[in-house]
Amino acid sequence: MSTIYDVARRAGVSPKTVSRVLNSDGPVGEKTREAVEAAMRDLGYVRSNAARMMRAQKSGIIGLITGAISTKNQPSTQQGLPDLYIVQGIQRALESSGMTVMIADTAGRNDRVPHLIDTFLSHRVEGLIYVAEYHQEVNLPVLPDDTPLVLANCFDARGTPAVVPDDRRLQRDLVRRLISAGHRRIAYLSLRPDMAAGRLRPQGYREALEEAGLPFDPALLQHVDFDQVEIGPQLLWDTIDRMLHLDQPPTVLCCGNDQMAMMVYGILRSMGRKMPDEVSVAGFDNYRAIAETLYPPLTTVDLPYNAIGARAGERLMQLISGEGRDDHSPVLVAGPVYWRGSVTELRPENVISFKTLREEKQ
Amino acid sequence: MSTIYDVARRAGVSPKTVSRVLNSDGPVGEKTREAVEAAMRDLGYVRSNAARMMRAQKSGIIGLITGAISTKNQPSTQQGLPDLYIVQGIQRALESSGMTVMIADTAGRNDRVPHLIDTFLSHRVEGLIYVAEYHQEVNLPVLPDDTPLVLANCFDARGTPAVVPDDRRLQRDLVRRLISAGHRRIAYLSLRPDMAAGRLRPQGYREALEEAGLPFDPALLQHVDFDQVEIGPQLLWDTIDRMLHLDQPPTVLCCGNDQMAMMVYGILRSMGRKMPDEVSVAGFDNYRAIAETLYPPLTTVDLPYNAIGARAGERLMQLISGEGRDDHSPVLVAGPVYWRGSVTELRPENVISFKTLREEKQ
DNA sequence: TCCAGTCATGACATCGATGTCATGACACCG
DNA sequence: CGGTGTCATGACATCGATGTCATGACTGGA
Repeated sequence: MSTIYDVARRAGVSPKTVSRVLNSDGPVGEKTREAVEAAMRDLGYVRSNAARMMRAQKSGIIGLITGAISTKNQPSTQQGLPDLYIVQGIQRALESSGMTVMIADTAGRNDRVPHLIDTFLSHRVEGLIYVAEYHQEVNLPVLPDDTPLVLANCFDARGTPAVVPDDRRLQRDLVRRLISAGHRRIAYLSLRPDMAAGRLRPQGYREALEEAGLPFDPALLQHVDFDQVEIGPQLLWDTIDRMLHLDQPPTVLCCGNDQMAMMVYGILRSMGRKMPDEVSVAGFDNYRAIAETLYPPLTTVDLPYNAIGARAGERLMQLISGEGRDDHSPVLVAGPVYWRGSVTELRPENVISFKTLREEKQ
Repeated sequence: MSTIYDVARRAGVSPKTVSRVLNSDGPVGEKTREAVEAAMRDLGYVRSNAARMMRAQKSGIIGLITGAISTKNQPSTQQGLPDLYIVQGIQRALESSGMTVMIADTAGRNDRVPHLIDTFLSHRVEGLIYVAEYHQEVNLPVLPDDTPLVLANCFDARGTPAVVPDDRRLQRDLVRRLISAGHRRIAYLSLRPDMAAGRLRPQGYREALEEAGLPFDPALLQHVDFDQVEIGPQLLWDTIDRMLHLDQPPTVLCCGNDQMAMMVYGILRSMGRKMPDEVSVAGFDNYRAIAETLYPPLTTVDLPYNAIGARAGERLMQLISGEGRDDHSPVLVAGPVYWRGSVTELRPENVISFKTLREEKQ
């Protein structure tokens, strides 16, 4: 591959002049510029980043560590493809900055993370983003102080800048909407409580109930590890069966995520229950491949992974430019409720506005 | 960030000696080595790839161009996430080679490809892989001769080394299996014929019929653009309705892919048809999030995207090492049939082995 | 005891782009 | 017409790692 020296020789100028043309640095005569440009075209010259970066001490590279690419072959992903959307959001946010985003994949093995970080450091990345596949606490090796790091979809105990979904608020918004559609007996099938989503979302659910003055019934809140091979679906079937045989059965099943909701569709049908008239179903994530394809389409709430990525990208650019280096509060991101056919609006006489509910309560 | 000069000064040796320790180059005295290693630890030294690569004229980087990350927000992806699995396979194949895989995303805009290629060339990648989101013909800008390129999940007219799925064979294998389970009236709901999969898979379907001496009935082979917003599901419903009202209706619906199959599940149920007893359904892709979660689980054939990636990675390493530079034949990759509950095994008297079929035919 | 060979180490040049400083040719002003 | 400023250009040093060659200290065999 040719260098500026080759170009310079061909154009009959000095290497420095070629450099000037490349970077629109100093002044260059019209004819000289043309000669240089012609020489570059002829030789198919492409500037070497290595040399450039060595001089400039800037790589223009952002490192991205994720399991997005490798973990998707496990059939049992509780989540959809969040990390992927996050990566997408990051790319979008960084696109305009002229940075090159370099993605490294953990290949599902977290023990490879330190190695990946080293590789990135050897490329002298200007910043790093770590993307987790679901909302969780992590513990990364400590980086040299001058390389900024942002956590996306996760957080740590050291107060590293983080961007995470606002699970509590999202679930609260969805349940609020269910209540205002007239539902009173709302069941919640939660994800495992060892996941952040399995703790925060039920909190949001209870907040919405409380806010509306509805009683919290422990029989309607169950953690279901639906995701386990073999027994998962069985557990789910069993839990739903019990709930539907309560004296006051729920009118809607709120699921920990859309994938669980998809499974619930099958179960309700095999039970001979009509959807949504007999029982309504709501999801969480707005995983469109599921939510829009199911029949009836799934009411759910949008977990804006894209936005999480975008915010993480923006935060990183801030840090790189030196802003907000001592702001340790996490960024919470929420999204809208998507109201689709899987939840009935109950008959008008049952539909109570929040105001009415609060009045009744008094 | 510290350099070998810093390390050298701290250890009281010359930079060259530090380099020797780093690369286990020449001989280094025991005590010296320890001193150098201690200095590196103390300073948190990380080797600069830029400088290294400049000297070595080798980047150790493989460039990967894909739309995997950006295109997934379109709800209407005919495919699952093929490109993602491919990327994963590539990573796995290249992991052991010590190469760093750098992924760049087209962000859904193919016009950005030339720019991405330039960025990669400026990083002096040692090879490039282009991953398409579905099996198709592409036309990339010409690269300098000394940078090898492999196409994954696509091919071009120039005979660039390519790795693609063997759609014909895969579909043939699946239909063969259906036939040997006793099915005789097999409908095929194909993808759009402007996609490679929409041409090659029906070919495989017909080959299997022919092989078994079964007549080809044009009424049973329909292209359905199921993926269109609004009218897509309607088209699919209509096509299925017509097929099921034929004098000799099909006993099984072969779908262009798993996503279409998922939609067919909903349609059959809304028609009140029992699955799989009244009508069986088969997919294509073995997109596990769908195939294993649906009830009943979906019979399908595994399109081994992972393997496509792995083969592409291997092929590239070959090219880099100079092997097979003038082998222009594409690599075809196939996978196994996954037999699950969505297809009935017909009563024994209907089950005919291929051998028997061939005998009858004579 | 002397020479060849090995070991441990360092001086210096090099990779390609670019920052710094220098130089010569003009142009414009007083 | 001399001085000052701008323009166009080039010489040279620099970034960090490493290949090449040189040097001095030993060791072992003749």
